[in-house]
Amino acid sequence: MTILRVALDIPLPRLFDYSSDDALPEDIGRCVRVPFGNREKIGVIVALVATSEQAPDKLKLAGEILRGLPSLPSDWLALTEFCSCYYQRPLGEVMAMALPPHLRRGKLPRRKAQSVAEGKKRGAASVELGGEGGYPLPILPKLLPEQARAVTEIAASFGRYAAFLLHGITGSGKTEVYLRLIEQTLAQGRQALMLVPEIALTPQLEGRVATRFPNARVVSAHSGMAEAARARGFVDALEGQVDIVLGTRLSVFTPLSRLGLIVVDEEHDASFKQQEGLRYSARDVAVWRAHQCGVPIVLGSATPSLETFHQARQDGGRYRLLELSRRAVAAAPPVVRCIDTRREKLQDGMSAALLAAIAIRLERGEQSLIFLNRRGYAPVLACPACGWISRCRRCAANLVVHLADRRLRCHLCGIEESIPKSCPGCGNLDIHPFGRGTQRLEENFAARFPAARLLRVDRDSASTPAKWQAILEIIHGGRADILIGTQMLAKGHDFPLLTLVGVVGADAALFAADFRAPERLFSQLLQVGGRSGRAALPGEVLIQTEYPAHPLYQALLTHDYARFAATQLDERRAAGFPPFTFQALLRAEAKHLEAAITFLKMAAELARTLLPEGVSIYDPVPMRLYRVMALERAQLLAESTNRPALQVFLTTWAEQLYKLKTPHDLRWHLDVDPLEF
DNA sequence: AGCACGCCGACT
DNA sequence: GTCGGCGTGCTC
Repeated sequence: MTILRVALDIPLPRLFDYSSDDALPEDIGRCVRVPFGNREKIGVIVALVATSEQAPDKLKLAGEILRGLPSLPSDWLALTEFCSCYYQRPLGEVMAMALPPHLRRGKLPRRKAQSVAEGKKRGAASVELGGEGGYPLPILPKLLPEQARAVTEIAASFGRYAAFLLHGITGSGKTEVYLRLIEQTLAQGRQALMLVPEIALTPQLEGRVATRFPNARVVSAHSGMAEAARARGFVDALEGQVDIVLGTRLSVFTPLSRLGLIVVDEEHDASFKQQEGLRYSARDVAVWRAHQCGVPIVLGSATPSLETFHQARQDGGRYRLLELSRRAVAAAPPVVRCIDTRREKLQDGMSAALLAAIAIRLERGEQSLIFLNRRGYAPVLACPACGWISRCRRCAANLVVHLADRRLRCHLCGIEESIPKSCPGCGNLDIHPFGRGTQRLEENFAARFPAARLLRVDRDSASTPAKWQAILEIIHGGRADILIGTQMLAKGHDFPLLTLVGVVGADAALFAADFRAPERLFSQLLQVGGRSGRAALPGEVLIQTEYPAHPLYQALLTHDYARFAATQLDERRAAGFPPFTFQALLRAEAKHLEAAITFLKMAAELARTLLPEGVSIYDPVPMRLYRVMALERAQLLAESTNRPALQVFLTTWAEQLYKLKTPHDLRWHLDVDPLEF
């Protein structure tokens, strides 16, 4: 008789012990059916033990051990264990999230019928992989010296842990560096894991990887995938039947028996951080995993996160900095200028200089892009007589005017209503949309440039992959003159006819309460600016601002990320913000704010009784968006300059928090290394 | 999280 | 009389 220690998907911070008469040591990592309450669950065996803290008569007999399913390897168990501890979530929950739903339910994905061609491929992949050039590729782009140096330096670390920040300006050929490294990884008979942000761009990269490595077995993993395919890829990767895994944050949990290299592209991207459930950062987990497996990891970005940049800049820093400062493609960086709007009377929010620049592009038959990161017609509908404004019933937010379908819509909870004919407050007929969104900009442009072909690109106009595809085709086919878009347009995608980018309404982010807002703005503007000026046509970026002297814009004019990062880091250091401190947030939500605050006050008191040296606790405060979907939310910040000390505190704190009696409508969670406040 | 048990209001 | 509302307590 042995005792199985089983991780179950139950929101309780413990494992569950069962007795078993047939368990073997090699069953660790296997799924097992167990009785739980009056139902049955499937869990993962994480240990075999001789004694349990549970009374022997309370132990139930485990059910079937699913030996038909592949066993989860010990390094995968260690990876999920780390996440469970670091992010303060039950191990069973972490595993449930990391496993494809099929496997979680005990289903073995069907093996793909293996064609003769595939069989041959497989043979080729394992036999012909001797040394460089194992993959016959007719034309490889020639590497610039900086690229070649990056490849050499990183490749010198194959077989051991080393972290690199590949800081490369737009068009400097970061992807080519990744591909060369992946090529060498495969040539050594090892696997590569490449993480990319959650954007519609993944298929393009998949295509590029597939053409580059026709003999490699590539598996992609993202949320939009069919469950069966995801499960198949997971099992194939686990069994070593896969050479390259390419995917969004979730794929950091793909088991890889021969892992040789990890790449995180656009490492600064916020989509690497999961914002619900297990609030993990796939980038940070990837670094841990590289260390665990003893392999190099490459973090690539044109605008690295300040956390990463700081690590790479420190003397004796943890990451090595590799710079790609030259463009690999034959195009000059765009000319960036600020338009000072303080002295000018704007026409529909547009300066004369920007309108003139657009007119010139229209004459030349080139494209312009106006970047306004606010969708809808106007952010609010208001009554000038009584002060009524369109507010959401369920959220602490305004209903946005969508004139295209004559609706008021909440961008937080999605609730909709029709636009009232008169003020619901006082009956006044003269109510107005205030402010400007992409729809209104589109309307203004239609009036001002009646001959121009306008194309609005935001989540409303590109709501499905098919619509998004159609929009891209219009842009590439040159069948639009003026693009009006949100950040959707900022990422990836070359627009060869685009020579002008106008930025409108960006100033708000300069003074946002969130200390990360400038970092995001800089990254966004650099990216959106990078859309202009490809191939033979030089690009121009015009930023409308009331603060043309602001250091953020000044750094942007000279494309000087390092300068921007240095000033930001100075500010962060002075203010005691990350990366100079480590943070964790305890958030609570309930029907009424008071309940959330009361809980957090209790939690804070509890914290003060066990607070170690160097960790501090702040007072509970309502969140900025204190109500979302009829739930009111507050949060409490814990902070330390010492990450291990914070970790130890969080672990003991969380243990106590689980024991607190809470009202039934109250939910709480810890967010370790939060991105948003 | 589920799913039991348990104690109070309007129904065939 | 009971069907069912959701308060609270437990899961190895």
